[in-house]
Amino acid sequence: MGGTGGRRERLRAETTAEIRQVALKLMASGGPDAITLRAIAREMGMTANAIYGYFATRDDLVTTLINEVYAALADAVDAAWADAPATDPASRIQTWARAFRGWALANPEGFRLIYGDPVPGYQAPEGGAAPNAAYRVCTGIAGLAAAAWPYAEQFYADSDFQWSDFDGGLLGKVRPAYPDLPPAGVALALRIWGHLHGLVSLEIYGHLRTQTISPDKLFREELAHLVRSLGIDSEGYRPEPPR
Amino acid sequence: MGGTGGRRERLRAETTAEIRQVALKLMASGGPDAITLRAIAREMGMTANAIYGYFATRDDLVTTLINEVYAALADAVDAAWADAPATDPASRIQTWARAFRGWALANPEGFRLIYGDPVPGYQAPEGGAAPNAAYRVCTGIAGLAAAAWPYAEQFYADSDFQWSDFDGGLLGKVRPAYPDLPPAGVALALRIWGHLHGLVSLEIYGHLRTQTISPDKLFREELAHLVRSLGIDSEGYRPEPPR
DNA sequence: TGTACATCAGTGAACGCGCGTTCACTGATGTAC
DNA sequence: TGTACATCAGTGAACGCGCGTTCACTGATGTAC
Repeated sequence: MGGTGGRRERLRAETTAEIRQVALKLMASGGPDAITLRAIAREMGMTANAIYGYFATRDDLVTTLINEVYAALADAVDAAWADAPATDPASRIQTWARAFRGWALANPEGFRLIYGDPVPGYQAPEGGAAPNAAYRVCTGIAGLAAAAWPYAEQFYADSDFQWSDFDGGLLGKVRPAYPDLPPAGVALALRIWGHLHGLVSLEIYGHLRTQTISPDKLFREELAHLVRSLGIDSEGYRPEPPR
Repeated sequence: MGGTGGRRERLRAETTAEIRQVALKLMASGGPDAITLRAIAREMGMTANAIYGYFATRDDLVTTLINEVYAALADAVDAAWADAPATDPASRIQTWARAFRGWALANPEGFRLIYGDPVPGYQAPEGGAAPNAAYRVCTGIAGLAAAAWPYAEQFYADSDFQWSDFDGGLLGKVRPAYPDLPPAGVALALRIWGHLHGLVSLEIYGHLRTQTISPDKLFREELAHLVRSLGIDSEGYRPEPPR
């Protein structure tokens, strides 16, 4: 630690940040395929091999990017979760879902990076590229299901889900956070996720664009019907669950 | 037309078919990225440039493949449509949806080719790569919505969809086939599509695998709830729509 | 039936491209005495 | 304050790779008389 107070380390951190930032910009304009060491270096005015001073390999860089992007998504939906009143499950679901779609529309290439085809030749590290952010998003969705569960439970009388159906995945993580959510509630969480993911990914990949000019209206309608099908009034929510 | 009865043309057709077949095999084992002229030629024991005798360019070949794969999907769901009794909308929806998922699971790379990121550098022709098959699948989904509409209509009282929301897309194609389906019914069709696409694409891209070991059960549950939310009994259907 | 010509599928070599990665190096920045 | 040394970010050239595409060609297959 010299008199300049770790100047080298600061420069190093700045360059690392710039590499990540340039990579994200390239991805935003050219898709995940555009993330190449050479393109990043070209954009930064340096040589490609200089990047090896900051990332051991291209896949390392991509893993870092996925983490960063996924964390941004998690931040966005977590903020929406906090924004909606805890006592109003319909509002929670709709706010969260709109934040999810909003983030995806604002970061379509990020959405592709997380949920679509990986970058050609990319090999994710074991445990997944972004286990932390994935856990946060999963927990968020489980929270939506937990909020809706008191209302929706009545429709799940003949559901035959067991905890064993979720072995190894969400199970161990979600049970402590939402102890009152039964297996059928976890299934509900996955169903909600499917509804959101379906419309959003159709829209991101351009399949909705050829069908309707009002994807926003369609999404709002979907949410209204989703909430209704969970036994929650879409207008005013019911302050007390039935029975 | 010589004495051998167009032998050259037959050979030509056979080689063309073999190229397509080998390309599909490569895609099935290595993903859409694996479709390269050189890889196909290698597999066939010929040189890469020989393929130019059959396809003007790589994108031409990819377009042909997308058409073929999409047509196979359309065949699968059309067959399911014909298999279910026309008088039972719940069965129609569930049979169709299971065929959709079944085809996707049997042809995951095909699903990616149609609905996911395009092959790197691929430029689709204007009008889309497979307008015909896309139209058939769209019509199928519209048919599901039309079958459910008499039951579901009651939930769409305050829906504000207009025909103008669907300008340029499904609109012109679907109206003649299902004259009784209003704009809100088309919105329902897109919502149904979203439900199916969401769970199936999560599964195909491996995001469901880390959550549940019973995606099949989850999909069946989703269908049961979908059908219920449309006002159709999931056990026995109602032979007459309400009111 | 036999010969001269046209067709055309496929070859082999080459082009230019961008990629990830390695290697020996230079030269500025920081550190120790 | 000045000098000798260590650190280390970045360079420049090169590697081998696979890709789409072009070009002049060969040689077998079919056709016309």
